Amino acid sequence: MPEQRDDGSAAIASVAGSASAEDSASPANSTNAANSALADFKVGVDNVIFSVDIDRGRVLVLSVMRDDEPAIGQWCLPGTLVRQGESLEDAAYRVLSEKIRVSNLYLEQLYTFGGPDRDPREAPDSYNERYLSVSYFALVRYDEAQLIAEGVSGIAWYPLAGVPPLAFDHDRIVEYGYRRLRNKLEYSPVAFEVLPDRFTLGELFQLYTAVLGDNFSDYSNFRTRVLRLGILRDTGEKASRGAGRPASLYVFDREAFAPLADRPMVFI
Amino acid sequence: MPEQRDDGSAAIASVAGSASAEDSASPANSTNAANSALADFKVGVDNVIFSVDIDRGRVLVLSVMRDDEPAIGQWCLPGTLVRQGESLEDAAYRVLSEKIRVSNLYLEQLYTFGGPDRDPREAPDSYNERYLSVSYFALVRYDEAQLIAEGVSGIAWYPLAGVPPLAFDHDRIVEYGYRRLRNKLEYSPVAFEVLPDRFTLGELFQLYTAVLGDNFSDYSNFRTRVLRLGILRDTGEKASRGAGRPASLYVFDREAFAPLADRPMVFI
DNA sequence: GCAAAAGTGTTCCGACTACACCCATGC
DNA sequence: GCATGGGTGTAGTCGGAACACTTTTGC
Repeated sequence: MPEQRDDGSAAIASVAGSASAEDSASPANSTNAANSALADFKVGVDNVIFSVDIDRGRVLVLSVMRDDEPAIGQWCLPGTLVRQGESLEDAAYRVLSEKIRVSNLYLEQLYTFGGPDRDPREAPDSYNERYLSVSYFALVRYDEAQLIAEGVSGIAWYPLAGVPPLAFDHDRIVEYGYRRLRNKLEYSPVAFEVLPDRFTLGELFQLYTAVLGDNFSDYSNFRTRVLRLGILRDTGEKASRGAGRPASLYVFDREAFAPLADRPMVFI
Repeated sequence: MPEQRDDGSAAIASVAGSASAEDSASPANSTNAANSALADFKVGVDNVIFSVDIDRGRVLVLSVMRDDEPAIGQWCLPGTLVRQGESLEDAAYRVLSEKIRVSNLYLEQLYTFGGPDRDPREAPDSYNERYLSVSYFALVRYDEAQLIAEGVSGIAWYPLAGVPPLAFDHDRIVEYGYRRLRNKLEYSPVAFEVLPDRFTLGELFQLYTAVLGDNFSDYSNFRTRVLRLGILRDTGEKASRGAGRPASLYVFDREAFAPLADRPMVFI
């Protein structure tokens, strides 16, 4: 991550080398005698799914209600355990498609939380199995996203500021995902994944404002900056919403963006 | 990441929602009937360990020779499998301390590779167990790092351009890690983790040049920019290396940097 | 006409670029 | 002295910040 900027979670530490090279390389051989000490894992995938309600200027997070132990009745992020033969990303897409119907989305891996004790079932007196969570970050179009109500509608969009306390370590995942969302907006064209194909510069600006805060830039300066990038094409069509001058509808020009894909495009 | 920027690995896709909510929340209940389909994992930790040889202007990657099946005799990144009760980060530190003695290092999680078929032992006729790799990114001081020669010295620093083909998917990990390294340099003070406590601006510049390429900036402009940040303190001491005027020794001022920790500091 | 939203232009200023130039040391 | 590397300064330029101003719509 690139990034740009940062993508969190770092550590500075001291290591006093104590050589003991019994299970050196990666991954260790499964016929190794030290195997008895190895942890067995189930691997879960948890998705932070964001969308942006442009009109109300809010970032939304998809939460679901747990209907099973542990943490039954608590809100959490949609997740699942990885099945045999299934890649992590496949699992992430599967969870998504169980909760929501969208035609376009942006998905990328976020972080892996794997310490012991993050799941109550890891208690020593319980099954001797660890649960590891690979979190994914997703961005969907708010107006296109149809939630799939399951059971007694235990699924909802929460505005970022009002997300209830979530089970497990899912609060951290949301926080981490939001940081990634802000960074992504600043140096990548993710915004165009959550806007309609044809959009006004006002909508683009409101999207940025909703995510980055409404003092990140002046509208007219934002305008000139983003147009100077040359990655938007004016369709000539106009969109009128109530009073005010009708706005031009733009489309994101993927070809024009390609050469810039490496690193520039610093908004804000 | 920018991590500024970016930190790779993204995907755009379409999902046609097909509701099947049998194992909804995260992680699924272990008493669930669908459990038979869940994959069992061993979790490995693989470290890309970088250091910078300032004098020769090269970025180095630590590689080890595998001395066990599979892929015996091939170079790869130092890694290990996670043990019972051990956190991912603990495992990463353990591998490091088995290979190298350092007094300071920077370590952060990089990416999790978890598709099926990334390890030959995952063949269906083999143990029905998946191997997942959580990669970590580390930066150590080249001059302080003492390699712990194990067996017939199957451990070596390779200049980034000359790393031999590595086993598993470790080439990808190196590539991904190098991207992270470049991003980190641009917007975070990692550089000071791999420099001696007292260093000259010339050394700092050479470090940046080694990683980012020698046309990233003019020396004198780099100088003024980095000094303007106000995060370096001139100790008054001088360092002389052969001919030329002796250079001032600086120290990184952590307190002065703290308020900037959020995001500025864009070098390059 | 007036309010509301889109779109244009202008001025100021800080930061980055590309140099030229001075300083201190080893030989 | 001269080569080598450290350190300072300056002119040009580009881009962002702030804000005034014009244009086009609905009512």
